[in-house]
Amino acid sequence: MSPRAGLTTERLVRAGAELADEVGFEQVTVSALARQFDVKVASLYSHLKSSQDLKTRIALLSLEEMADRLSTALAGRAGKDALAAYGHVYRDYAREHPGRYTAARLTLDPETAAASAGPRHSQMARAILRGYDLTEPDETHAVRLLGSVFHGYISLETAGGFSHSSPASDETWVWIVDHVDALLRTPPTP
Amino acid sequence: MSPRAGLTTERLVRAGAELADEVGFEQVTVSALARQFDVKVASLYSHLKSSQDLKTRIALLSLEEMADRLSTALAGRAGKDALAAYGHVYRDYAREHPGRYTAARLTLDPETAAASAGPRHSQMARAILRGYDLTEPDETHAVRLLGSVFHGYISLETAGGFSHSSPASDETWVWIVDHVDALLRTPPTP
DNA sequence: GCACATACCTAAACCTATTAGGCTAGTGCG
DNA sequence: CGCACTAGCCTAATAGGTTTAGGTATGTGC
Repeated sequence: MSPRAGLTTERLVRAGAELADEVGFEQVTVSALARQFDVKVASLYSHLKSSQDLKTRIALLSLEEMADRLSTALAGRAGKDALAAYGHVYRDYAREHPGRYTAARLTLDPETAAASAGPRHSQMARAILRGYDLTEPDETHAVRLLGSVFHGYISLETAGGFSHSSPASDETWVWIVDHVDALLRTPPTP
Repeated sequence: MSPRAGLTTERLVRAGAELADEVGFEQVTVSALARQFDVKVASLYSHLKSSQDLKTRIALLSLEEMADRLSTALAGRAGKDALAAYGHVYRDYAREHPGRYTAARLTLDPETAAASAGPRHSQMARAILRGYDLTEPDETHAVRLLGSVFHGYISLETAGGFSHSSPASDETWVWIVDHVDALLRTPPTP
């Protein structure tokens, strides 16, 4: 029984992220985390400001991880290839880490959001769109479209919305990427 | 002090929905509801099975309300006009009733989902798409696309994702409806 | 005007969150 | 080496939320 369990904010947040993936982000609780480390709940409050703080940190971690994957996946790709890779990163991440993915959709206060990896996400979306011939404000509209379709699709798919009907979800995904690619090549609004 | 407060499941669910819109769906709690009716918490358990039950019922109510609005809005419309109306109903409902809209996105167990107004939503999406020349499986893909874009957009917008940059969110909305309409007119995949 | 079902209550057990203050094990300095 | 100090974890306590069991009283219907 070592009286020092070696808690750090870092380790707590990582454990919280894993817990989120296992039992769902909603079930991530300071108490559950304390149980995992075999430590009393109050002990976590030296490392975390609050339950909300824990959740926010998990969100930030997830955003970082996704941004890192995005930047790897996008290296050397352009056009439709890049578009597909971009969407694939999100979908894959959500499958592998459903709890983290949910966490990443937390609404952060403006300062926190600005300091997060969120802006990197949009930057990368913009980078992809540079492969299409869009001029402002179309490019911004398109960034928002990508966010909407991909996040919307993944959240419906995760909720099981497409699981009990044919065609398979994978086919719809490909269909959507194809058509969004085509959409981005249509001439700007008249 | 009438010893009978006149509680019914119906009234509790409606009050819960209003509470959700005021303070957020996450904050809807059996206790808060009891407070509103000036009644002890345990009293609600004759009318509600559990906290989860309350939330599910709010979700079902919201799905019904949206489906009703959809069917009104779609009457007499077709093509792009119908498409725009369809999206508008969701966006408007989410603005007016943010708590209910969030509730509606709860994942329901399969039987509950099947008995909900959810299927009416998809039926109406299909009805709109009949105005475009799609053949299966494209129509199903398109139903899923509509769900993804609209729900995705609304959830990003609600989270404040578009509020601090130009162009205004409204413009993007119009742009997206335009382009999705165009997308649905492009010839099927080869 | 009585019997009964119903609607609401009290009481209690159990969870989570959060704060205040205590004990002790390592750290660093003389 | 040993002392003082600062972390790091603990106990204790408060405040809410959920849920169940069992009581009391109210209004309905015979």
